[in-house]
Amino acid sequence: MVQLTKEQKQLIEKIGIYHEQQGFPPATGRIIGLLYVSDRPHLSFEEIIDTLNISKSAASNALNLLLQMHLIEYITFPGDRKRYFGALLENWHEEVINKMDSILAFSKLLKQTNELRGNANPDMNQKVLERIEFLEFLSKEVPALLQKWIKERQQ
Amino acid sequence: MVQLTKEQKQLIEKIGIYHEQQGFPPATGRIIGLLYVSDRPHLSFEEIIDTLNISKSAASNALNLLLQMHLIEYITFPGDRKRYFGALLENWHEEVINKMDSILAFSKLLKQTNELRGNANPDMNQKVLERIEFLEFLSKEVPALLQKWIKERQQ
DNA sequence: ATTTTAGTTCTCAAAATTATGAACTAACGA
DNA sequence: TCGTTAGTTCATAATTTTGAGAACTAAAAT
Repeated sequence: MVQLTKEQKQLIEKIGIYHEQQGFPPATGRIIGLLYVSDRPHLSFEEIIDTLNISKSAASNALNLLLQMHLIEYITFPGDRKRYFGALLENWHEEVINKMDSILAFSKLLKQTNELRGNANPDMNQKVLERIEFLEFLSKEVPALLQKWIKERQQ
Repeated sequence: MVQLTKEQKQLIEKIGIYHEQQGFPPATGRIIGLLYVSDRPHLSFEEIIDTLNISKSAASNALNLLLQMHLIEYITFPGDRKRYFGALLENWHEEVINKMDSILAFSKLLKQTNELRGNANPDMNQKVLERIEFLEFLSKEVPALLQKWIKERQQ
């Protein structure tokens, strides 16, 4: 059971709400919040449920979801059956790439609208095309930006 | 009532699902889908509810949400009380900017986690800081990219 | 003045999501 | 072997979201 200050609790809720807006269930958002806010980098299953007052099943489902999305990791220690869960802070590369993939998937749908429309409305096709091209531009340039940033850091 | 082919109907559903994943209610996603797929650039309230088989209230709420988010617009004609709703295809600038704002808001929350942590875990603070800096970098560079793209287009 | 139209708002029901608590499992420990 | 621990899974309850249908409003049309 982790002892938290009022500020820490409030910040966990804010981080939770942000993640809810990104599509996560409330309990999942709070777990992420706790792992971000905690002084200790890794907390056990038990500590998480005791600290957040959530059920084992909610925690189990949330942790597995977060593991699957590579937003958290767990470590273990010899002679200790527990897993210790912590935020996976280095993996936002993947997040950015995924976001770009989703944008690219949408731009493919937009392409299909133009194809289906044929030349029934050339003006609309033109506007849609512009948007498609921007989305493709973004999907190309943002990963390039990522590389640029990594390179600048390395020096 | 708009007559749609099987392909058009399927594409509307796909665009609908994409928008559901972005947090919109199903009916709202379908309206966006219809307005993207339609040959005609603007459809009346009545045409929308007849074509999609949704209730007036669902349509009313969805259209107002989409208007408020600047994802659609409506036009009117003299001597015609109806509003004709159409996709607002030029406004993705705003979407990009909003997305960056939201990312920046999150990076502020991350900053707070570091502040609250003090020097209880310098290693974690360092990793969080790296992420903050990347998010800030992104929030600066993506709008710049947008400008670059606009400039290239204008020529 | 009354009716029609275009849409809004309200109430409520259906559906989907999320979380609980209990039962369960598999490994470990005594 | 029997109990304990660390979590998972299941049935179900609580909550939230979404949408339908009816009642309503305000402007326009007759």
